[in-house]
Amino acid sequence: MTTHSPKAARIDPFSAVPKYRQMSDLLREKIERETWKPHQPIPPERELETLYNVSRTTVRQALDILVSEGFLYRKHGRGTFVAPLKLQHNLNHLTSFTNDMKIRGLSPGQRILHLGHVEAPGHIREQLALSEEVDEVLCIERIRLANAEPIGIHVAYLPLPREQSISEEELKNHGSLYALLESKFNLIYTEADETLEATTATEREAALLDLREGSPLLLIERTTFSQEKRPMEFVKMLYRADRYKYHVNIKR
Amino acid sequence: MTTHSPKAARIDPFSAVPKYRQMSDLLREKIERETWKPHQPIPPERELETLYNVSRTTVRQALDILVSEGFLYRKHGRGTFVAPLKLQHNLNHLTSFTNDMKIRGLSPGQRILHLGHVEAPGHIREQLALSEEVDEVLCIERIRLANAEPIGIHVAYLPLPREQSISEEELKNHGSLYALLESKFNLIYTEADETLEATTATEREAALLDLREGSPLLLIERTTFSQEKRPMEFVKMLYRADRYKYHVNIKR
DNA sequence: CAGTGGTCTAGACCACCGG
DNA sequence: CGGTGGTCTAGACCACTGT
Repeated sequence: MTTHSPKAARIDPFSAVPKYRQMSDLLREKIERETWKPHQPIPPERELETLYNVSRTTVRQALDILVSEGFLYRKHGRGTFVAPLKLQHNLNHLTSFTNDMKIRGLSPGQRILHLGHVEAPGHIREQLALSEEVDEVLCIERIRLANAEPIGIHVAYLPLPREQSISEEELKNHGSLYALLESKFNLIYTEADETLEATTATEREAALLDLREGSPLLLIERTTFSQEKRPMEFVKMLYRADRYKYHVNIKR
Repeated sequence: MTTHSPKAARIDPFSAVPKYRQMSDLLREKIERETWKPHQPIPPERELETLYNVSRTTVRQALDILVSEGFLYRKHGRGTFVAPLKLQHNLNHLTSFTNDMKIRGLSPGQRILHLGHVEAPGHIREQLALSEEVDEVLCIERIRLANAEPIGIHVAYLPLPREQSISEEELKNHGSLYALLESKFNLIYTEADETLEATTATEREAALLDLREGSPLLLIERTTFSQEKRPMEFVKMLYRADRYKYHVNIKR
């Protein structure tokens, strides 16, 4: 026997992982294992303070995370309660196609149709906020595959000069364009604006996606932003309606 | 002359509005008026502490808000910087159709096709997490109008018993269903899961939306959650692709 | 009223970055 | 190295809820 604290005193004060993160992980586990049941109040903050041997600030930091993730909800003057578990949790982060497919349990793939610099069309210049001098952008057109079957067409435009380009080899080896941009140029995405609409397949699109002309397609246009909130990519994505649905969680 | 502090000391310590909220509002204004220019570093936290006469905790609380809203970005060891302004800011909250249309500068309207209790189909029972005993739900089918022209069809299912129902009159007078639910039942929405896909119009849908059969439609299925994270509504929304686009901002 | 979450203070030390 | 944001403490008082 070392200690005999009532239940939990498992926070390592010397760990590189911050205490509030350790604590939110521990509490999330209790919720996911249903040690704490839905709509049940969790111990008050001042009790968690002594249970985990941290300050109230740290307790609140940990709880804030779980509230924003939807695991807990608070009622002022009443307490903090366990939110009922949802089946599909947290399919809500910006991610690459490669990762998106893995989450869905599908095997991602691609066929590169085009890779090279092109003159930027007007509306793309706008989305990428290009300055006057720049007139060429890198364009990458790919068929996207899920379990080796075509699921969509991606056309991406990147504001990279000719000197800083990407080869087909590099793209094939990385799979995810975002992973390549991070390792090669230290370009890290943090956010994106997306516009979604329904459309129907043109003859060419139908041929590429193995569909009949006029079949429904989901069109997504995404502008991706780097850490400094600068546009780093504009992509036009066309998905087969029968093979791709888009999920999003929105808060008030 | 009353005081002669360098610039800003305009936080009212007696206000009912918390200091961190007052402070984030003041700073947001500086960014929107471009008093602080994009990518420029803002004063360090310890300086803001004395400038606004608050503690560092409060400074950080204010900055956290602006970071999450996308007005600022931080670089560890470097500083906190102004994010470039985006034209289309914050169209990202869960809201009613009525409010959605207003934001888009259109005049919302509706034609009620059906309002009454029905036996709940299986997949809707699931989405609403109905218990065994409940077998009827309130169903509301409406044509949605923008500037008096049909833009979509909404079919909503609400887990309300027959005794707690809604009349056509009430719905017409409130316009927004959510506003009515809040005022009548104290049901407040906080979150929703949405699934989007492309489809084509059936004969009936085409007739209702004044389209040709086979025209592209954006199909959105939404499950709305109350404060306690209980499902309070399931809606199937079908929008004319030529009149409705969906915008979303996602973070990593 | 007692108990809960919400706000706030004045400090401290750590981790990271650039010169 | 000095300056920045990141984490953390031990308090305090306020606002809201139920009994």
